[in-house]
Amino acid sequence: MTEAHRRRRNSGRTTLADVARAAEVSPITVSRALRQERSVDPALVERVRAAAERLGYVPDPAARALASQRSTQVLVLVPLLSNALFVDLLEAVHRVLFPAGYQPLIGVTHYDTAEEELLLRTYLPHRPAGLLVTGFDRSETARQLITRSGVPCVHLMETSDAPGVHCVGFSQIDAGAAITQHLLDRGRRRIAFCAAQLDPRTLQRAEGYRRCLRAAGLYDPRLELLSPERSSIALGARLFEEVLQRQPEVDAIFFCNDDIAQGGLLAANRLGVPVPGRIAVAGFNDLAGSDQMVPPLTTVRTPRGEVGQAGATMLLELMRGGGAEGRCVRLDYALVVREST
Amino acid sequence: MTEAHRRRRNSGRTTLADVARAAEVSPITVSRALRQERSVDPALVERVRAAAERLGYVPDPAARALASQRSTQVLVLVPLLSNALFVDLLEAVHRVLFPAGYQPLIGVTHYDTAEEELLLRTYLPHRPAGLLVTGFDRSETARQLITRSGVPCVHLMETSDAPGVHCVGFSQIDAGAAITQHLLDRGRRRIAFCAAQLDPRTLQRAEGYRRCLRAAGLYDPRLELLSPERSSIALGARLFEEVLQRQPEVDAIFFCNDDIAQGGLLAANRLGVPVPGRIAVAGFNDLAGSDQMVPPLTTVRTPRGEVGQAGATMLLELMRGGGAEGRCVRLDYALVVREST
DNA sequence: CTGAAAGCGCTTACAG
DNA sequence: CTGAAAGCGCTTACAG
Repeated sequence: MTEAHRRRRNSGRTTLADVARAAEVSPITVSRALRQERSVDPALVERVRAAAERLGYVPDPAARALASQRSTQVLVLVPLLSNALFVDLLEAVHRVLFPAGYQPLIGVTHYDTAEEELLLRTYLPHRPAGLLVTGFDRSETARQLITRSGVPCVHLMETSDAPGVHCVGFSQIDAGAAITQHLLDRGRRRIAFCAAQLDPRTLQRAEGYRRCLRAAGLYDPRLELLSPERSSIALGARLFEEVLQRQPEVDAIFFCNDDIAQGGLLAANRLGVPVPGRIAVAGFNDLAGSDQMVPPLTTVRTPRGEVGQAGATMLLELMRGGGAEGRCVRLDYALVVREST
Repeated sequence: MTEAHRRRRNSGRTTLADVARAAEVSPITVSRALRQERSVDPALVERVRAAAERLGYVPDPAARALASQRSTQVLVLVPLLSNALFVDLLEAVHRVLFPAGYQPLIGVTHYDTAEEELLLRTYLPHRPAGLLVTGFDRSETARQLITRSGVPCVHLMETSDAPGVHCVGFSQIDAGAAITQHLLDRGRRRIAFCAAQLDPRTLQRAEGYRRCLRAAGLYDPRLELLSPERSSIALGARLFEEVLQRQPEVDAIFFCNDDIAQGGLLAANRLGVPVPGRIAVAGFNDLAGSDQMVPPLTTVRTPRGEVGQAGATMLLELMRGGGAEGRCVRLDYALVVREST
């Protein structure tokens, strides 16, 4: 007895065994009852629940993860937290996953494939129950880490036809083409494209811009201003000035994101350039504040909340063992026409 | 033998035992060597490391957490991700914690004490190695959950003199008074205060505003416009119009946060109200875009990055068993005077 | 400095 | 439907 006591570590925590003793059943029955495994007598379930409640029992996630080889955390990888787009996405994901008993674990890649790889290396050993990643652009190693881990994975924000792939997104190309077409419809002919960051989705929007202008016979590569710098309001202001200086005959600008578009609009205010009189300005994503600009910014409302919600819901299904075939959901975006075009 | 095999679960993972076999030492020696516990022969450490490397061994965090009663995750609770302030804070925290072997686990409370409580209830059983929380305003239950968990905790963004408390922040009251004083120094006499959210830190800034104006004999409660709504550019625009309408003789506005200040500035642009000619506008936090407004916004640069860095560093020390006495670090803010005042 | 034993708190795999 | 045994992969607590 003394021996036994001396060996004991005892964390002080109320355990499954405590509940079992209180409910007068075996530990495994408590385990099953609490996990809602049917095949437990309803009466026993009730007894177990009451005992657990009374003792304030909370399962130990570490023990659970070790025994079952799976935690209840879901790794969510996004490029940036400073882009409101991804904050909206994360909020939606949380609203679906958390009440379902899963905890989102946010990882920020900073648009850096090496960082993404490091995050995967760090978190995959934690045996997350699921994985939510942004887009398809990653290192081959990262791809393999994901595949070999066997963790269910849903890709967000882009779509793909590749077999076995799960994704929820929308066509960045079509959306980019749509806003460009809107500018054409407004009678604009010298339409510039200003972009920052140059991540895959930005480049897809560029592709939409090009296709649309080529179809109209109005594509001119000199009207593209692509900066690898991080997107920001300040950068938008600089790009606006640069375009006007280099291409004085430009009559519209499609900014790849609302933050640089807002910067462009503010630069126009500062320089006294009439918008849309002298030049039309359009953005992308419909971020906070775009409706308050002077003039209010025309943009594309992207369904990031819906992407997060549908993506998390799809993952939920996968984690529960369903839909192994691969499936891609394509959502709709919407043109938001305001006074800047 | 058959018996033994039938019982085996075998996750396929390379384990400590595998490394021990390869290095021809006992598992416990591998454990100690890999955790850099000194008291292991350097030669053995080398052998173990080589074997671990060769086998691609990665420790299982769940097993580790179960055995040691402590994970390597650090729970970080912030009110909102849509306020750039907290994104900067989180980035700084990550930069300190991650390389030190800890993984930040972000929880968003939405300024809701009940949500914070739920997050603590959910994550504390995971036995985080440390806890980083925003401010001191929380439910008594939340406070007890934290204390009873025994998890080291550092409070961010505010300061306190309470004994045993660890915190890193700055004086919101002083900062609020400083920007108000700046407006007085500019010759303004009818200075309004516009606020949203009304969280504790916002109210502390209000307190600074009041103290400063009372000292000057210029305090007038009718010049305070406090909205419980979430802070946003659109709300700022509305507050701006409302103040001008209700108090036509106002000659300056101190907005409690840059986003509503930006909204106020945009409203001034739209309405053709000269800033600072007719009215001066000041913000708080120096968020992205404030320097691009027309005119550029005068504001207070708050040291959130430094708060995150110093807070995480302090927590690191606590997690390693140091500094149990309680300690508060007070950081500096800086007035950023631009053309709006 | 090194190791054999026990334990952390669950779930899986077998049996009945 | 229920349970006794074993195991998940580590670290703690003792010994030497």
